[in-house]
Amino acid sequence: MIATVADIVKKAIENCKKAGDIKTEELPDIVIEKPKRDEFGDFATNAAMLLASKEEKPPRQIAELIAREIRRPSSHVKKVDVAGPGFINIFMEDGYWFGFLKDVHGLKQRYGTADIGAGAKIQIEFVSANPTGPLHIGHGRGAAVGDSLANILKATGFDVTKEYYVNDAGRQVRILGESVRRRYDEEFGGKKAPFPEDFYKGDYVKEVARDYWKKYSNTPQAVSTITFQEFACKAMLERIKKDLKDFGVEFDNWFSEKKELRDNGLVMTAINELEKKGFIFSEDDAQWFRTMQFGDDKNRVLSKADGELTYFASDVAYHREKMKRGFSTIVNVWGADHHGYEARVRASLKAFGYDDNVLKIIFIQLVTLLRNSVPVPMGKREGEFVTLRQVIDEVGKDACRFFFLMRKSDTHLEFDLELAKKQAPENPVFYVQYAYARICSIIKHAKEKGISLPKTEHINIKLLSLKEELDIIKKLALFPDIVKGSAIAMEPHRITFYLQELAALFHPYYNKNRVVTEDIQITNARLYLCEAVKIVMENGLKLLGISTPEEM
RNA sequence: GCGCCUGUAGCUCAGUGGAUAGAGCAUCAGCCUCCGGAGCUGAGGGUCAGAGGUUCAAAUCCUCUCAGGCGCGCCA
Repeated sequence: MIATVADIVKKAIENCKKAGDIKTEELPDIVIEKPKRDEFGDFATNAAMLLASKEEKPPRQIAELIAREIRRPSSHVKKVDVAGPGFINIFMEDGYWFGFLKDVHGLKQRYGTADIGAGAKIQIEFVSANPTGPLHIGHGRGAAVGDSLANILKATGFDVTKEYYVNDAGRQVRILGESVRRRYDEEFGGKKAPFPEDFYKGDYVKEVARDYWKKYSNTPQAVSTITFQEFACKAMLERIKKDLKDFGVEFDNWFSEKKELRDNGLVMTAINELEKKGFIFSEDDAQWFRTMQFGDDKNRVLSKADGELTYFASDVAYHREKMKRGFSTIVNVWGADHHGYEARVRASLKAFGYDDNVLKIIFIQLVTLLRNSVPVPMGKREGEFVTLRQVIDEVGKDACRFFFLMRKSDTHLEFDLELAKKQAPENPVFYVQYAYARICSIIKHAKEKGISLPKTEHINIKLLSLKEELDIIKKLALFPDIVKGSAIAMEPHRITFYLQELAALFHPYYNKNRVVTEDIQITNARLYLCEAVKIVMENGLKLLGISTPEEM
């Protein structure tokens, strides 16, 4: 939408040049925007003000010249004003907006999709929680953002791969295995083994120990065929997968650190390559990577004095591997507490000769859960942290996802559990879904009266002449730009805001005006509008991974 | 101490250099013979943390200060 208006403005400026009214060769980056106030038109541009200094003429004078050219072709343009310091305000004819309404009906599920990605391969890695415990609320936010972003990127023409990186090698999973073994010995072996401070103490450890017992207690010789570590890791991953599935998140690829990096020697391959390039040195019996050469503020250890590889060593190999798989963009969704890692990961990409601009990192800030306006204690101490599972069970998948997507990722989020459950308009999830359900109800009501959804050619679109109706149509017209902007900025929350605004236009319209009336022409036109709102809400909610209940 | 993020209405937050800074909630005042009142209408509420600077134009960009969060390991 904005793009077509930009064309109109650019063409007008070209015409001014031909007429000799404007001499500047290089066009500045003009901005077309939707003004906040109705009296400033449907669109406004600052073109004249940007040209003013080069042209050495007052901005308003230039604006008048351009405005005259915009008026000339009259392609859907109703009126052009020059206002304020030199803005050109453009008012569109109603017919222009009705075109979008027809688009919605014509394109249906595809309304709002685009092809800005042009099939480019993009990988988005998210959640990637260690399989040493259940997913907590922070992982949930990352899951919602990552999954929704994947939907948005797919809708805008990218070839998206969703990936979960499984840290199934290293110290943490070893400790998990040991933790499970001690609980097992304690409960079934009658042995009281010491349980160190840094072991995993959650109840899930005991549950996994019991699962192990159920499976292998009758075949003692089999106990040796699978280690506690392997079993525990697998069991935890199953739980994580189940939680994610119930949250509506499914991955294309589960990338195992152990199998796909360690066991086949890719970590060593990566280190050797860095060594050949001269980026490795030894000090204090450890092997270091000169990340400082690439903008990091410290050099980093890859191989420790005890011979064990660091987590970072795997990460270096992993990101090298991502690049080898041919993605034009790789997105990492990380907890904000990992921001200190950014510089070293970028350094590793650069060291291998890649442009680190292919890497986009999205940081997910903390979530504070509130119950009756009081924060729920969230320390990672045993039993205190709230799992994603608990929240899904309490407020439901839809409310949970919606709340996670209500804020920009890198700002703190307050999640009010009571509000999320409430079946009342102050709950934004409810408010949005209710608008959808309400439309379904209207359509059903119409059907019961023998009125089915009208076809485009049977609509007298001029009957949608109320200001509220035009406002809704303009909002619908905006949707494709919102989706595009959300994809480019990688900000799913823009969709959430948009849907709230759309619902906020629909509810009052409904309240004031009857859709199904004795006048069949008006009824048809309004049903047509309602159906369009329904389609856009469905498309938007689908991008967020939130369901569209026809009844509530 | 250094680095990153944040600071906008009572609260939670939007706001790709543009005009008189917005929304929801909360508060207050109203509205139910009617397609779902599970809703709607209206009002009040702001030194955009502060100070400089760049610009025709700054909540937005730059510098400094203050406040909060996070990170600064041969942990993950």
